[in-house]
Amino acid sequence: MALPVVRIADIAQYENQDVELRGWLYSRRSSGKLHFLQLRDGSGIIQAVVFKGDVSPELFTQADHLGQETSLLVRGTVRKDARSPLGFELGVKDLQVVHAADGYPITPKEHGVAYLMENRHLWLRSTRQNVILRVRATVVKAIRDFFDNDGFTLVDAPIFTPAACEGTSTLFEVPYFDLGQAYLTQSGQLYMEAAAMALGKAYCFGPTFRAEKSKTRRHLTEFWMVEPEVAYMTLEEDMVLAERLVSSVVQRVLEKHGAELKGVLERDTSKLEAVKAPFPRITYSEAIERLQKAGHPAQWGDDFGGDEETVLANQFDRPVIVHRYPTDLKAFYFKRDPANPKVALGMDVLAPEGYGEIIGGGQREDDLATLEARIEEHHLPKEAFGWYLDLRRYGSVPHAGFGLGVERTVGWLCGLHHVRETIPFARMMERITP
RNA sequence: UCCCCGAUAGCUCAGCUGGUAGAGCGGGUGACUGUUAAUCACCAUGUCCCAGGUUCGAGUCCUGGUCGGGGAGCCA
Repeated sequence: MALPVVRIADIAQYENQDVELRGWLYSRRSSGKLHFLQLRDGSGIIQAVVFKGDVSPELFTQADHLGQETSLLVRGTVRKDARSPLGFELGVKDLQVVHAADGYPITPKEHGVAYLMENRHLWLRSTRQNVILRVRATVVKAIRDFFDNDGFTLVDAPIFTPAACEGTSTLFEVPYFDLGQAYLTQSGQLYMEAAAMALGKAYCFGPTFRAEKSKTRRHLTEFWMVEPEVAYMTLEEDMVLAERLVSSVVQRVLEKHGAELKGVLERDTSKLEAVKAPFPRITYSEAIERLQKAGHPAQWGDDFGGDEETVLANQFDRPVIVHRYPTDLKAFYFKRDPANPKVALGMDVLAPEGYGEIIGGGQREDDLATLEARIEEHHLPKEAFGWYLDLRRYGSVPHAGFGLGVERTVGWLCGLHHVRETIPFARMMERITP
């Protein structure tokens, strides 16, 4: 008799029918003539009840000796049950072990973060990590849908690059045949500027690498970034694009995962529901004033650290856009404000609740002579930027864009303490395994 | 690179002013027809991170190291 093979997520359609479930044993309890098996298949968890009277004595004994994460096929009848968090359970008729697991390292009790990170390949099986992985997938899909539906073309930027894009952060070096030293990309932006001149609206979405020795909850050495770039776009329009993207992603995640965020991750989703465009905009100078009023010894010209970002972000109920930073704090390619050359046409989006900068971007310098001078001021190798300067030689136009960090966004939406849980296999200063 | 904290059973941790190691979980055995981190009884388990030092005696105190965690700078 061939039973329908069903995923737990679809179990409601099979009430009172016999089905086969294929999964792993999440946990097990026992009570005399009953064994309660929590079966997990990646789509959900269901309680499979083995009653002594329903199965052979051998099977009943076997069911009481299954190790955690044993893979198994379970056949039985789907029953509605008010006691089940799922609403249904399975009355087991037959059970077949695919592989008997013994001594699974992650028990249902608490574990330390270091231990869990070392067992990341197994930790992914837990309910919390399952939800986080799914939220991440939804965030990525929502970002792609947003740009694809808005006239953007996906353009992949290279991962190997010949030189530093921004000349600021430390890069990973890679030997590259006879051409000497190559580097892992820290941003696809310069390439997106070329793409924007070709396609009008372009975005790239890929991994990014920073060799900074950063040990904080907001840093990874390998992370994912989406970087749109648009021709004929100004800073003001850039901010509109950023707030539209962020609110669209947040709304999508709430629609799809609102219940899991609340139930499994204990996230206060009311704070996410407030995240709708427009976002408040303040200038860097206003931000400094706000910090000073809040008792922070911030001076005009200082960059913001994590503390400053948190103080500012806490003054608003949704992400806040800080724009027009001092030119000295920004990379060479930012255009200066014609109204005040001391500030650059750059903007950052700070997430609420202390999650910090999730977006950084702005309007690019489009004048050849100015850009050449900036490259010189920053002591950057001019040869490496030959092709980039061509973009200002042949039909240069005002243009702008930004980069959004996927891990920080997921961390914020899920309410996590550390971005390492937002990426399947985190790469950090002191961790490259598993 | 800098600052703070930590390392004891498979895991999470306790271990007082220095006297020779212990609880929960997990594992094993048994009891129970409704458990939701089930409960109850019993059983087994240690390079107390490493190397020196002080001491009659070090898991405990001192010095150095290793590894890890948190934070800063930098950034998304």
